[in-house]
Amino acid sequence: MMVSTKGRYALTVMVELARKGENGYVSLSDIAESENLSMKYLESIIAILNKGGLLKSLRGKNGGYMLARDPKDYTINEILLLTEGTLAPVNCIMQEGVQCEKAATCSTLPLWAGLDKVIENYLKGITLEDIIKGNRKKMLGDYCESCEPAK
Amino acid sequence: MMVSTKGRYALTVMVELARKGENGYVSLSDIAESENLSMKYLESIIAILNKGGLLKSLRGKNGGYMLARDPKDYTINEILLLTEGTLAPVNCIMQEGVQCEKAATCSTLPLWAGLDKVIENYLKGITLEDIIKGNRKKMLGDYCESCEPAK
DNA sequence: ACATATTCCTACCGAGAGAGTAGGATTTGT
DNA sequence: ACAAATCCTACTCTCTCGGTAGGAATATGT
Repeated sequence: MMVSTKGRYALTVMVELARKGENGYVSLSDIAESENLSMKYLESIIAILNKGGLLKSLRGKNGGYMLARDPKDYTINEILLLTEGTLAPVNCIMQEGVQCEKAATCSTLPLWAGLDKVIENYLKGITLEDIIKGNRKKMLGDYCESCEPAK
Repeated sequence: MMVSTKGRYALTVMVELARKGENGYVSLSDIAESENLSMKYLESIIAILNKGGLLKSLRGKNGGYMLARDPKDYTINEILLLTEGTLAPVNCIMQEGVQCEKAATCSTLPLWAGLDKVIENYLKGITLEDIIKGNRKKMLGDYCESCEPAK
């Protein structure tokens, strides 16, 4: 498994906020309640999103969080990368290039690099808007049984 | 990170054995030495490959391991799946379908399912032979700088 | 002014997985 | 008989994941 609860919850939060739209700030307790997640744990995750500039926040009464931009301007890659730190499928591939002394002679490295690219490419191609609009075709591609068959 | 050392070493072993070809059995100590890995740890990994039927083994003097089939008949997916148990990028997607009580209403599930498929598809498309032949084009696709540009 | 609702910040903790180690039993070729 | 190999079981250490706890700072309604 590559994506932990941190990244999954983060995405869930972003989706939730995207759904609430521009109707003011949404409080942490609201989000935790509607998603049925621990408020304290969610707090630490939202902190990452907030510090990363993905959210706007307001303290005090009637405060809360809201998206900093339009849902279509967030890629899933961006959200997960921020919360997870890396999405590399293996240790020998780090963000910002390869970090292994055997890299030059490693015959499996191209495989890992290719896998990494495939993942990154997929996640960069999907936005928050795709999720809230339920764009199954884009997410599931040819594997979507309820979509029109691509030809 | 989705693939641990177990899966990576397993793949390395398979590549090593594929290179040695049909020239008899290769001993564990030979493999460990040429890859500069702990023999004891490698032993536990090879045991998985062996029990999974990917290898043939011979005990006693001059014994060792060799591939059970032709390199082109192993997909990377098969090798990693056996050693890692699962390659799902998230917990809510298990092998053999979805396992989450919120699945019916989860708006992020199609994303994870799509990601899972993309990964599986990539790994099923590459064989052990591709690795030992250094088929960079297949592994890296459009990201391969040393390949002919695809058009 | 004050109570209240909220974000913000630091620290802590338990369980489980990852990454190996250790020691020996068993099998086979010479 | 001996050496070289696989096979098997159990153990250990460390780190990350997933979460908890307690309080400080800040804004708002009355």
